[in-house]
Amino acid sequence: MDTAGTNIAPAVNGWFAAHARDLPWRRAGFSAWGTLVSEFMLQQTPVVRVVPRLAEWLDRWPTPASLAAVPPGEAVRAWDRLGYPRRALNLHACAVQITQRHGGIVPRDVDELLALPGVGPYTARAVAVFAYGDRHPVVDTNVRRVIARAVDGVGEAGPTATTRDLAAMDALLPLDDADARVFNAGAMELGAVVCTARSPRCGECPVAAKCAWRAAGYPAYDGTRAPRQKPFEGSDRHVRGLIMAELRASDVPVTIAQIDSLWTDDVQRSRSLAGLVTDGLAVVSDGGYALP
DNA sequence: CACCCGTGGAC
DNA sequence: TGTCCAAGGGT
Repeated sequence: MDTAGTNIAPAVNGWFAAHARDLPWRRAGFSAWGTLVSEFMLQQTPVVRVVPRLAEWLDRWPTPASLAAVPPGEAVRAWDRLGYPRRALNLHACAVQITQRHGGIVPRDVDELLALPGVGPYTARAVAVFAYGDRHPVVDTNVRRVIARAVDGVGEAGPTATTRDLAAMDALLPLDDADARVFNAGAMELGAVVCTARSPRCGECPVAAKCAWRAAGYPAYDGTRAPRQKPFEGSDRHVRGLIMAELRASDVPVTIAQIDSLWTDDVQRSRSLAGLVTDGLAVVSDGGYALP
């Protein structure tokens, strides 16, 4: 009999073949550019909010060159309320680099992908695997949780440790490229819809019989946790969000008076606005502020 | 490694 | 009702 948590790929892949959600980026013929765009949008934004925005985006900018041809502010505006607008800026910068340095083709090599702005360990491998079919471990928050539970026998994954996380997934990865690709997608899907952070649906889990956490009786997690998220209300992120919403909504430069009306605390408002300028999300224009 | 970066929905 | 969570990445 197998050790708990080992060789879970066949069960995961079998389950995925029967239960995978019908998502746009899983359509046959979905482009590498579409994959890159979708992965950017999925960085900390739920699938249900990404799907409609992704369709609009790819309809408007079906290639890197088409996005590279417009000002970055257009990308930020189209990003709308997906959150973390610097992702839109980075995606536009990706489009420029891909157009100028890669002949308009999204790179396939992981190191070349990692060199693109806003592309980290997850996104680089997700593109190489899902768009090009190469064999790499793809580790996101879902995969980390599945491995923590099924393999390590603990309820939560704890803080990210990229090198260790990649090695852990690599150890589970089937040797065949196509099987590895399915397993990457399947482990992610399993974490997203069955092995969820709260109230996991173990009765529907294809790995339940091999799950080390289940076998141990679901012990409460006592390890180190990821740092708590600070309250959003009244935070700089809140103020930045208010300012960005104002910039997105306006076709002309937003006046200082308009920005001043958004938040009463002068120090925090000024700090937030300066941060947006530093980040390239806002530029001075005709004495006011506008998208870049 | 700790902290920062938006936004909205679920419990 | 406040906390947690979401296909992360940059500094």
